[in-house]
Amino acid sequence: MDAQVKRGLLDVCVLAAIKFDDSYGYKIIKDLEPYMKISESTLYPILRRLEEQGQLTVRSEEYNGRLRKYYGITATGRDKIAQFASEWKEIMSVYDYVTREE
Amino acid sequence: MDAQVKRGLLDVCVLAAIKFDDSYGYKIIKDLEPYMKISESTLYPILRRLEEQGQLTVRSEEYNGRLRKYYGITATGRDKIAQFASEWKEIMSVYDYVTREE
DNA sequence: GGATATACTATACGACGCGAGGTATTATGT
DNA sequence: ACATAATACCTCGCGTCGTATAGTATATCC
Repeated sequence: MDAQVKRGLLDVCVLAAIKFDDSYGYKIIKDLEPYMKISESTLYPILRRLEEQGQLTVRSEEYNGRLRKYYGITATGRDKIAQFASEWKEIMSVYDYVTREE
Repeated sequence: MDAQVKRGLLDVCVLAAIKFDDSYGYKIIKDLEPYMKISESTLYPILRRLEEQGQLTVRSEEYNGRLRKYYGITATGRDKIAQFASEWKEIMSVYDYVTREE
């Protein structure tokens, strides 16, 4: 996928990955793989930013002797998803414009 | 529209604005307005970049005593549009993933 | 004659993706 | 037993790019 387009979808994809169940970095990367390849150095800064913005919450939990950070979506995060969905009409109209045949 | 999403659509919108007829900066901004508001300070650097990348060509022409730069799409530019169109399925699958109901 | 539209340019800032590199434990294969 | 891969997190630095701000200059409208 085009790098710039991808950029526009990254945040909302991460939110979508935790919208039903809390999840953690490594799992998010694997879950998103079919839709969008995202590297660790891309994801972790995004998670931190989304937390700062109040779109998700973090809790640390030990799993099998290893530390895991579980991320859960907040109401603000859900709003972002809803906002993205409501913007879709605009995005579609751009698509139609770009692919139009005179 | 979300700033990041917009970012992903900017290049291809500009190409789309000149895909049938050559155009110039000011007109491109007005033509794109219904789909996407783009400022001068955003557009002109994009035009220069797209030229460097061989996606469009420029010629200067005098119009009414004022200099105008007309931009025309190249085969490479058309390829970019085609590429965007062919990526659309992936983008749609992201949309479906983000808006899915369990 | 003053405001608005037209038309292009340069500078500087900040946001952000991501490659490269680091640490550490557990599971798997031979 | 030992190497390799998988799991799980983190940081630093680079380059790209949108955009606010400001500047230049002519034409048109009231």
